[in-house]
Amino acid sequence: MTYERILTALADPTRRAIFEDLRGAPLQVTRLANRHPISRPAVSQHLKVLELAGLVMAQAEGTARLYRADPKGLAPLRAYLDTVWGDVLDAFADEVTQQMEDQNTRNRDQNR
Amino acid sequence: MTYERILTALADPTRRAIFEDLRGAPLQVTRLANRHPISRPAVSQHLKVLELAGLVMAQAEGTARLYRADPKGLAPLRAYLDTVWGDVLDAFADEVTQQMEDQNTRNRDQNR
DNA sequence: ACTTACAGTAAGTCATGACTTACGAAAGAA
DNA sequence: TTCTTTCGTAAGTCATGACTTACTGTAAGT
Repeated sequence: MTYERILTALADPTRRAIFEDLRGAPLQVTRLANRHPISRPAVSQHLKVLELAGLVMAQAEGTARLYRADPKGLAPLRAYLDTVWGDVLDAFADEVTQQMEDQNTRNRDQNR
Repeated sequence: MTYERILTALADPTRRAIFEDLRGAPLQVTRLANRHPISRPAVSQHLKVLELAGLVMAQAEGTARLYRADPKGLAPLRAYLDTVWGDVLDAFADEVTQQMEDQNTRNRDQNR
């Protein structure tokens, strides 16, 4: 599943910051490196991870490369969260109704 | 922000698997350890991380501890994803309209 | 009181991955 | 062509964190 790569890609703080930098206008690697206290190759490596996760796309512009956020990149993770969250809520609801039934049973037995 | 802890908590595969095990009914630590090829203390450590991230709650039951998924645990991460995703989509829409305007300008200049 | 079952913490090991510097490649400018 | 800019990759270092075993604590059963 691709949401795994998205999770590990966004887990690292500086890599997540780089991704957030690309929310707006596209940026080239040197620009990104200037925004963070790490070397340019480090930024390239982070961009590679983000690209493999589908979060980011690259576009050649002369010798430079313009990186931008992929609009569909976060979709798999969102879908995953929705299903898991739904499951948790369902189980929670089941437990609540279960406890209510137990309560009713206890009251019924008490009124015999 | 608390979504950071959620991200790092869910990034690890076995820890994510443990969290998913708790989607349904609550489980005690030994049960969880039996489902995975790691020791019981390792599971305890993972549960600690999940608990600090707000993804999981514990409830004492004799000497055992019942762990369950917190229904609100994923909410901060979902909110974060929504805002970022919205920003990306907005920027993408801006770019598209920008390109359309450029196209119109070019056509206009061409028709002079 | 003693034993059993269940769990958290401490301490140490080891692999992963986030960095660095050095190097090579490709495209535009002089 | 040569120089410059921009970038990716290779290789090596170092810290973090995911494990292990050993120990301690606590509640329940006999």
